[in-house]
Amino acid sequence: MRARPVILHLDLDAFFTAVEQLHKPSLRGKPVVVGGVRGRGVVSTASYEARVFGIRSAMPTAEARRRCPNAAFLSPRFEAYRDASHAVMDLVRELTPLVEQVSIDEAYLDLTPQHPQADVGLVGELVGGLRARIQARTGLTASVGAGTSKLVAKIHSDLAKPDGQIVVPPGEEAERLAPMAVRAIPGVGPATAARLTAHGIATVGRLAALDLDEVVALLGKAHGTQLHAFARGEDDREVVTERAAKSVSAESTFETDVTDRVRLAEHVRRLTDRVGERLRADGLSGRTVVLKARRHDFSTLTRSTTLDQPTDADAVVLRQALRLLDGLDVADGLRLLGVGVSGLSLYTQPDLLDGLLDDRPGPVRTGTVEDDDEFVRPDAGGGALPVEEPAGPGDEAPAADQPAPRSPWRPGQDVEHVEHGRGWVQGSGVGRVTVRFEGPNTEVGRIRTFAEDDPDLTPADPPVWQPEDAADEAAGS
DNA sequence: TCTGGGGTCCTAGGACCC
DNA sequence: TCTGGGGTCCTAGGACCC
Repeated sequence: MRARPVILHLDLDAFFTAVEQLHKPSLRGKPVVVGGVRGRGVVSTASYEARVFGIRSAMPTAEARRRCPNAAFLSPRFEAYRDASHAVMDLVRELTPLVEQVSIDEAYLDLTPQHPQADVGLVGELVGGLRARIQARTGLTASVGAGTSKLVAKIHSDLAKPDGQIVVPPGEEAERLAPMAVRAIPGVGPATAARLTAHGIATVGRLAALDLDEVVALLGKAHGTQLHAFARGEDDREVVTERAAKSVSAESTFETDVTDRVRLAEHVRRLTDRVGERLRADGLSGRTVVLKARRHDFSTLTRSTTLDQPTDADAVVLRQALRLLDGLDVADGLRLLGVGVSGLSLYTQPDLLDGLLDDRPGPVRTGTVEDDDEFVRPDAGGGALPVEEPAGPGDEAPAADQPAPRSPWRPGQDVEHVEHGRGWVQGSGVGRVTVRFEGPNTEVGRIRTFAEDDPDLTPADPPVWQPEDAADEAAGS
């Protein structure tokens, strides 16, 4: 806990619907619901006008329609929301560089660098100025809580909604929290609240009065310890500006439950494509492939398998995901399928290059080699090495007991034909080899082909690869 | 027309190693 | 030669958040 109320939590009010009302004036002042508009959709955001009818986030859209048939029901337009979010976060970063964006419409700020001595009055002025600028420049309203910790800031941005702000004076944390319902603490959901209530603990004050041992016995070590501290207003968490992704996944719910394995397999392939595209666009590869299934009764299963080497190749992920699907009983029907990859690593891990760098170290480049590229493996005497074809959509799924074919490439191998730098095989998968580059005139990006005569690789005309190119390419353009 | 889609973190048991 | 104990990895499930 800090001595001064320098931690802020900013939350945009009814963000998705606010953007829609901004773009379409006829929606202003009317009930608007953004979410899944089809059969099994749920509400993402309800405008304040729609909340009057009892419509809430996560409510089935069908229920929302019953409550307010005349509301506008819109599918989300994430690109518009991302643009608006960027505009807001740019303004936020003018106040402090210590910004932790936790979702598209929420961020924590730490004012310490600019205003280490800020008091309640100054913080109130700064927050008021920020909110006014956000409204003037984007048309959106934001609510802000401020205090000595993330916990206090977060709880009070909620209380300030809509279009308000609360700065909690240092020292008042515990007494303000005490009368609140336990559900007000972030991390206390329906299950934890029910468990606490069953033991007669309804308020934060009651929770704070318990011994640590009692809370841990009730809620487990990690959760119990944290909630015990939170209930007392104690929270030392830092504002973290960068956070590495831990997993990438895609999932979707069927209109009606599906039992047909052919349809399920086809769906797994589409999900795998989406995951693979995003892995490659972000320069990531992962070792663990996860298949998620939700059954007709809403129970959820996960099956996972871990590879020897990280991969970002669709064919590798697909083979594993189909194997996992084979092991599932689908006779009663599935309502959802998901594919994920975790155990992620960045292709560009500087420590792997230690001792291998050129005399003139340049920026690092990460690339992917397609199966039609010719490679010369140094220990193979200069012969071209075949790379196995990736499985096509029409290929049969391999038998469950058949081990995945291994790529002939091994991490650490040198790639000789790169003329203006050096390359090493870093990640390897069947049909796709990831190569790491170090040399002048390179930038982080994606490399499509690596034929020796590739004009992009001639020293006379050094390539300039932009991350945007990589994203476009991964998107299939 | 009950219950989306993208994540994070934790727990617990078994395997395996020393 | 009736049985230890710690550490790590893997897998499955669940709570929670926006």
